[in-house]
Amino acid sequence: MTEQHIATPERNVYAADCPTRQVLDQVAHKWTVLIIGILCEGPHRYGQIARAVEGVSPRVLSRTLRDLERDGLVRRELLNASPPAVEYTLTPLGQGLEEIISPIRDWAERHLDEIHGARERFDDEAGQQDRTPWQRQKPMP
Amino acid sequence: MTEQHIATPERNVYAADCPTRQVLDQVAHKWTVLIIGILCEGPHRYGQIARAVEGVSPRVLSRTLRDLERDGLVRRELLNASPPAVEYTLTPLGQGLEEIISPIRDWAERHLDEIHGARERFDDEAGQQDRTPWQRQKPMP
DNA sequence: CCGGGTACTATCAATTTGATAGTATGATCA
DNA sequence: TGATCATACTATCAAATTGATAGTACCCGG
Repeated sequence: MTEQHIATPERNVYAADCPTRQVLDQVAHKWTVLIIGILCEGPHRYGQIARAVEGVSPRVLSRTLRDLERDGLVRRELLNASPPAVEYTLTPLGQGLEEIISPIRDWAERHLDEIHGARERFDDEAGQQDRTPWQRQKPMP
Repeated sequence: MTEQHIATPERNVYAADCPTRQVLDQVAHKWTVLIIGILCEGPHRYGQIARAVEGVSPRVLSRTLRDLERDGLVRRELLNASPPAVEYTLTPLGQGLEEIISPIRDWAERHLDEIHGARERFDDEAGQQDRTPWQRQKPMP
């Protein structure tokens, strides 16, 4: 038992060595959010998650699940089925994430049109603006 | 004006081409969360953000801010100061993110000890477990 | 005993990130 | 009249991460 949380290293999330930030970096990750989202609907097998979360490669899925398991957010259980199967479940700790992850999804869905509108406007105006008034121009190659 | 949101392509965040997921990928990003967090405290100049968010490189900061601006979440304003200065401010749309981003920080802070405890336990048990009962062992190099 | 399904890992290329240095501009200072 | 400083970036290239794809060990049903 190491005694590394007797001195909490600066309660400042913006400091590079803040432990809170390590946790944050893990949770604020695109695949994490999607995978936790799926697991909120109940336990899933590896292949089920792979098919549900479109576009995730087995390498990244495996890695993300192991990281989540490491942090105590999901539990990995080996079922003794005919072809060996593995089931992933949210731990009680992981279930707490539902309340903070679903607002993200909801927000994204609610403001989708605003955001895509802004994007189009930005891209249209792109060529006309000079973002570097203190620099002449990027030199032509 | 393209008319691409008349047919909403599958209201399924888990589909690769879902527009909600594009937004999600942007918001659920470690630097985004930290930068928005800083901007929630008020307008900041580029250098202020760079110093506040420890460890972010100018390249990534610049890129992230431009992406946020593109999505209409922050506004970039050129101040006419002696050495030209730039101020970044949350738009009303971006301000809405405070309510969903601060819960993430709070959650991470609240469950920090649990998570780090789980991590230590996992790392300790690491060598002893056999995670692949359907495979013998990884071949020794 | 062949093919299919499971849950991954290995391998390598492609993309992204990070570290660092450079640049244009004007104010200030010597 | 330079020299220096400060700002807000961009350029460049190495390093880390990700992604695509193929392979593996196991068992079962045909």
